[in-house]
Amino acid sequence: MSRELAKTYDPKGIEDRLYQKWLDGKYFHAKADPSRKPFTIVIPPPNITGQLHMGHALDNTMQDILIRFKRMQGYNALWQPGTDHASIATEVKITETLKEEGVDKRDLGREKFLERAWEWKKEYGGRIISQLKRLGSSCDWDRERFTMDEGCNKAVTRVFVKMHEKGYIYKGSRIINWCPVCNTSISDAEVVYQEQAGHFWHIKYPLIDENGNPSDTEFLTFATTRPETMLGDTAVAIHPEDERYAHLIGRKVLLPIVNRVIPIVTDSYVDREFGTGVVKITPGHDPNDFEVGKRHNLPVLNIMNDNATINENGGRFAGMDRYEAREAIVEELERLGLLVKIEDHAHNVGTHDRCKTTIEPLVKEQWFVKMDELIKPAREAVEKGEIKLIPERMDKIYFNWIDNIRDWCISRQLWWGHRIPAYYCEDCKEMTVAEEAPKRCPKCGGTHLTQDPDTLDTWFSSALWPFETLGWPEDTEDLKYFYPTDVLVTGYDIIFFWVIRMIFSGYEHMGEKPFHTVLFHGLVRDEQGRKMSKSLGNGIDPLEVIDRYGADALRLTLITGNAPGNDMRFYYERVENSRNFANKVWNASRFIMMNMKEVSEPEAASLQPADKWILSKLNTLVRDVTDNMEHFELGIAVQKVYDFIWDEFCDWYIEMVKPRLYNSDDAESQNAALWTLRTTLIDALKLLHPYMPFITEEIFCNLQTAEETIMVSRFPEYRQDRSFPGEERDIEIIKEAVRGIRNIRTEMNVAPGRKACVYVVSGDEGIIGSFSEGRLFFASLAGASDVILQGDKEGIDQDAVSVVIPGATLYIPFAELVDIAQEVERLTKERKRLEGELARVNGMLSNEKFLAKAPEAKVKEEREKLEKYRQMMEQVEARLAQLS
RNA sequence: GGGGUCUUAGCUCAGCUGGGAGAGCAUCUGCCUUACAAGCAGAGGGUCAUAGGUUCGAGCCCUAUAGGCCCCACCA
Repeated sequence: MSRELAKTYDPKGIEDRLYQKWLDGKYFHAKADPSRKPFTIVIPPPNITGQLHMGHALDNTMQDILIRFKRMQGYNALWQPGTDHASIATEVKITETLKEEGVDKRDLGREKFLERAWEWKKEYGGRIISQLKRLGSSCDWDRERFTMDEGCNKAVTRVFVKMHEKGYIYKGSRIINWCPVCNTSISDAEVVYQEQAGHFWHIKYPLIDENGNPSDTEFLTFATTRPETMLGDTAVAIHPEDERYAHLIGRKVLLPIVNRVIPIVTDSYVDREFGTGVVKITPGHDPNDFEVGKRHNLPVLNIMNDNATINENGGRFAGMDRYEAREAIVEELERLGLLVKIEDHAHNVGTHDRCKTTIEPLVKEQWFVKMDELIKPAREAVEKGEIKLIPERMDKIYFNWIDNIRDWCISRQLWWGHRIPAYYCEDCKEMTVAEEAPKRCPKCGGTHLTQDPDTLDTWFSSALWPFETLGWPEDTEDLKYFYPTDVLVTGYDIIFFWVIRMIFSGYEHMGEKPFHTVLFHGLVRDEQGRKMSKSLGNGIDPLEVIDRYGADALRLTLITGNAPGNDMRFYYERVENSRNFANKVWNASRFIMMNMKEVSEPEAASLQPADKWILSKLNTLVRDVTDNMEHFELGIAVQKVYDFIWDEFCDWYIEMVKPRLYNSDDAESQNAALWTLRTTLIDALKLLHPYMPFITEEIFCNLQTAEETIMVSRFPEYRQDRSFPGEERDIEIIKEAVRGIRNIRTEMNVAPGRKACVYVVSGDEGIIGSFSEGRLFFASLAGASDVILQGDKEGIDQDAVSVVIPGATLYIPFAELVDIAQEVERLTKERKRLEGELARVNGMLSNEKFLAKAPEAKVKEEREKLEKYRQMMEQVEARLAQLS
């Protein structure tokens, strides 16, 4: 039954074949089953406009690891997939496509536009899904959802109506962030501030004298970064306690150019220290000024059109772009002698995160979600630990945002999205908010009703994702069984957009948290630590990495050496290392399959110390890895599996076993070795499977026939009968002996082919015993022609080199190669090292406070170390005495 | 202005609730040893940013300082 496999692992072909097998086997599918425990993850729905990037790759690898792990542990694991309509992103994209065809969105009209959008969704919406599949994602594709499918639409409408009834959603005229390019309002969270080089224009307005005329001598000077907004000034403000301007309280100034008389108001918002301590107030175009205006009942004057050109309120500047108007107004002020000076000034400008256009604050009627009450349970949940954020430091960021939260502007002047279920009567202007479009106006009975043209912020629907995907608002079996979900995996960059909104939505509509743990990851950066971005062109396409190195290698690279919430750098050397590891696993399996025969589980007595050692190591590994994974320490867990497979299993155990397979005809011993090889490999593959699903499946199926897939095989568990601390210790001593001998051989430039007899001298029968059982592999690993075990150094050449290990001294007679002086030097160095260790351990053990406070196990451990070092010291000293 | 975070080997990073530091890559030296040269064996390399403190004991906890990065706020 030995089989031949390719010498290097080539993922091509294998991955697609296995993925199809998993799909055919329905292994990803989860059904509500109250007799089993569920484990649920909802995918952060990728945008239908999106293409798989490294962020997705990381995010989905993490989810897949958790889902596969839990599935193998026996949970009824559901990974709920779907996509997001991404209202603004999609709308912008389609608008651009139309533009390329020479079609203006507005000429096309809403209906036709939406048709186009749905066509587009049909064509490209599945693209990212197929890309996720290439990564190996084990989502339950039978349940794929879309934020604008029928169920989600229903959920959104239901939520909107319900929250409106409760007064949590209201329509109001407030200052909002307006994107003049996308032609829509956006929420505060969508505004990003960018530092830009600008100017400070120092301007003066003439005061109005007692006769009601503008003064030629008295002026009020202030600075502004946006002189064009003066067209909308309705006051000038000073601080109420500012003595410099106390005499001006109650007076007025002339707004030049527009020649409007506006009041001087006092407001503590003004910072006396800043500039001249005078601020022009433009309630229509600045959020702070808007607040000041409200406090002083100032008129709000809108001077701009939606495309950020000056409107008819700007007089002769009407029609100019805001920046043109700025120049024109500055010129005009200068002509009037009212421009005092211009300074350079770097300041932060709010821009739209999608298109980077400078936001224009505008007063408009919009829909808002009132946040103060709604957010309370979300704060409490994290405070009380009902929801755990990983890493913990995210708590502070979370609280900080919640404590400064403002009402959420949810209406968008877009077409692609959930249309607001508000209907207006054309006859009596009555507004009706309802799930179904009313036939007639409930107030006047009129039948001319029009629906609100606005759509909702994309995040309004994604906030409902954890329960709308499970069937809400219907009371489905799935909802009862899978909700609340377990873990949400996402990047820290959308904590405000999405995570918080899902949490308060869960509490509000389900009366229950949406998940108990949020596992955050960071950004995947390029090798120089820069963000991967289209404009820099430094993005690495995960699909290309998969093509070149395989999905397993990509996944391993993304998980290794990274802690939750931390950014990581991505570079090809790391992928190569992962690929090399895959190849290592492949070749270990190849070795085993080449030597495999029929094996049966051996009697415990047939297991040799090396077998017990690796089984015991594996057993500990199983415990540790499971523990790490349960604590979401994925990088640590996989590192341990990696080290075990490469170092312990391949570099030591396989090498230990080779002489038994090649040079021995002890059938029982061979059976034990083969069984141990296979058992260990299979369990190691299972531990590795969540991380590297393809290669582990491929090997698993080649190694055994009892189970048809590793995917739903049982994840290994710690078992007491596989714990062999004695054998572990003994083999570690032999390893140390091997290393010591190899070291000396290199140091003395002994040709690799040259064998030498090794004497193991020990008074400890246990040690002699384990060397005796391991002499076969010990000989081959240490390049020994013969291994002689004896209780004392009788009959050993005085000039032999020696290696001191705990409990034994090894002698290798290299007569002509030995340089006594060098040997003495080496031993002296070793003595010095041991002296250091002894001093440290002695220091601790003679410290009363240590003895009093340290845990007992620690004290015991140190005592054992002391004994070990003492013994080795004795041996070193004896050898030194002998040589001098 | 508020908050977070980082500073560990030449480079990129791990290091779980404090018990004398690890990996990958790179470097140097040997090996084509019949699973693997995408490999094997060996080696060098760190006063864990600096200064204090807590502790029997600090890379890990506390304080301050220096430098880097990020988020929030948005002083006109």
